[in-house]
Amino acid sequence: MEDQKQKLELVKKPTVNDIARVAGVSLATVDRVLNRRPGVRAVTVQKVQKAIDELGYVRDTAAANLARNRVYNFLFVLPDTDNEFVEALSTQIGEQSWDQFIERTRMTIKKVAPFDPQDIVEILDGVDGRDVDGVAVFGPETPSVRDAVKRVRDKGVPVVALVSDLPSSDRDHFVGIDNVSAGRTAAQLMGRFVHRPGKVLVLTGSRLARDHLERRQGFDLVVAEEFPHLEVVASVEGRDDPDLIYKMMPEIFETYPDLVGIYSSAAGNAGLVQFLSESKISKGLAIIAHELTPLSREALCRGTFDALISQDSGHIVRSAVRLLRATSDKVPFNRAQERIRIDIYLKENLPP
Amino acid sequence: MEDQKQKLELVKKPTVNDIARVAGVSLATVDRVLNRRPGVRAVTVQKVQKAIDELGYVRDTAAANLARNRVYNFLFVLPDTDNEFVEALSTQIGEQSWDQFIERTRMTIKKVAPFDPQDIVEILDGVDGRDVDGVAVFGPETPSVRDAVKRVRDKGVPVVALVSDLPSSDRDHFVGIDNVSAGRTAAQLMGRFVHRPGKVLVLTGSRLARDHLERRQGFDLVVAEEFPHLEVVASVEGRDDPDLIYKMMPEIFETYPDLVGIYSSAAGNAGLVQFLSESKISKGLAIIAHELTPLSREALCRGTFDALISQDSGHIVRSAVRLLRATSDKVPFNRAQERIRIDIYLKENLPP
DNA sequence: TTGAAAGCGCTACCAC
DNA sequence: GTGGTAGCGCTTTCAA
Repeated sequence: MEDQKQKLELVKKPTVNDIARVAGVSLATVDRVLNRRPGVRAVTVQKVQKAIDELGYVRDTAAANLARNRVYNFLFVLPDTDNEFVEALSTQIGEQSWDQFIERTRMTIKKVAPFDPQDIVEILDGVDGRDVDGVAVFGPETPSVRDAVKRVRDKGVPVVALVSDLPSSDRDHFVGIDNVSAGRTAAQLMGRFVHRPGKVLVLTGSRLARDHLERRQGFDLVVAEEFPHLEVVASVEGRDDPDLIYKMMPEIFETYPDLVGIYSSAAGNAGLVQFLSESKISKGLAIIAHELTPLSREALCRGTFDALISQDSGHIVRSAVRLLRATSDKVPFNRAQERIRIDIYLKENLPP
Repeated sequence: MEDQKQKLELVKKPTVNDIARVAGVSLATVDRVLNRRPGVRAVTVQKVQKAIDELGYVRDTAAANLARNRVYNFLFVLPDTDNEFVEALSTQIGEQSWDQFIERTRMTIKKVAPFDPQDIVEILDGVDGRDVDGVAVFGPETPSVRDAVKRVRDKGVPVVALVSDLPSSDRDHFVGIDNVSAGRTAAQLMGRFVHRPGKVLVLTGSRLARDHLERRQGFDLVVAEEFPHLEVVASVEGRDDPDLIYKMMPEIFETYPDLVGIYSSAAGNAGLVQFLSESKISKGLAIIAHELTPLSREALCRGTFDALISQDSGHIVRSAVRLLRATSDKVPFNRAQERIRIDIYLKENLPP
């Protein structure tokens, strides 16, 4: 930090030429040391390294990429569902592909059967380190997926986990929100929005999905801690399937006539919205769902949903790309910029 | 869009050499046309332009910047207050300066007397187009400021308005949130959080600050529309001054004994927090304030504040820089990425 | 009005 | 092991 400050005063940054001059070697040798290539005597490496440190050299990535004509090829592995959030991710990848193309990076999407670890494993094992420079995976944290991710990384290909973390796999980075906190946030809103005592339902997706589990966990914690007037009943697993959810709703309301709130912590909101718009049950029921999508936005504006917990899909994609590039180039990245926020949306603060 | 899609299939992007070859001219001429420099016959321009269009050429900014050894010098004009949000902006500028330095951009801060248009005008009029490539201004929208901004732009120097918009000045961009929506958001939260009927106070900063006015406006609108149990009383102007605010509070509570909520729409929260922690009045009082800072964060965690409306200072600085660079280079930018969100923070979704 | 050539910071290939 | 040199895409003298 001190060194950096100092450097800012400098008129010019040192270049490879400066290093060569100071170390008394050729450009080629400097380059070899810089890129940790073999074929340089230890003493020479020392000399060069000394010059690098003294000068406070920082590689000009743009120039390097230009010289080597570098192109980054990144693979996005996404579940093949018509879930609106996954679609938003795909759309973002599509929309950003031109901007990224200009910045020397190509993005490819591969869709895999949802909730099917085997399919992901196959894709992952098919990754060729020669034509893929990084992989972003959105999938369940099963032992087989975990091992497949490890295998990809062993090939030297960086991997980031998207939306749902895969910590046990040693992925290079996680790009998404802290889902326990997201659940806690939903609970706080629920507790504040609902005045009368009653039961609250958590609609979840799959037991395999780490993100869903974490949300439920955070939700329960805060309701228990802060809102004694609410009681969270057993989760209902909707498998992110609108039809299934739609069909399950009547029975749920029969079982819990005193329902005062629903936390839809996964996808498949279309089923919920449809049911609510048909039956007039929703009166006085607080509903908090996840992800800003055209459907949920509409529901929020109509007052069917009361709040949305969301994560910015555009930011997620940009962040995944930046992290993959930084990892691939072994350069540092800006933590604060890569942090995905837990967005809260009310109808008042929707983006235009 | 169609063209771009097509381009993505291509193996390589066309370069200046391709244009030169296709147009049958030299590199130098291509460059002259590309950069709209004089000294090229109209017919030649046509030829080159045709080749550019045909090939779908897009300039490689990195290579261009390398060749011309471009450095961007940006000036940030900020009010000289100890207001925590302004400090956050300064801190961000400091923290990002190394990253930006690496990317060929230097940031300078100039502090001006707060709420004093004349001081800003002087700084702005002192801007020399030869050593400043862009200006980011956080200031009041007065006629003199507006005219000074116009003068800067007339010199060919891009200007972005920071946090508080200066639409009448024709600034190139506004980097900040929609403050009417921010006020609406605060009102929605207030209405949902407060159950019993009563009065709500809006603590504002200055009548000159466009952002404060807009927030108040949005707040009033939503309370009137949706929450008949609340009554917004006349604004109190705290001039972003903690001491002043602290001193005013007792009288306010005397005047409105049935206060149920406070919307602190400007700065100076320290005074409010101090008063509340000393008197035990705050019980059952909903308080919504602006900007996530160490102080407000602490107040939120302790339960003194109930929610925060915020804008990400890191994002604001990065966005200002990107917009200034894009404007300066006359290249397009990504709207979605530059949109500053209206963040809502509860104690549950605070960043680590 | 136009073009040839050098050079930005870095990499890579081919000699020695 | 090491160095010379061409070249990435673009800009910028300097001559013609």
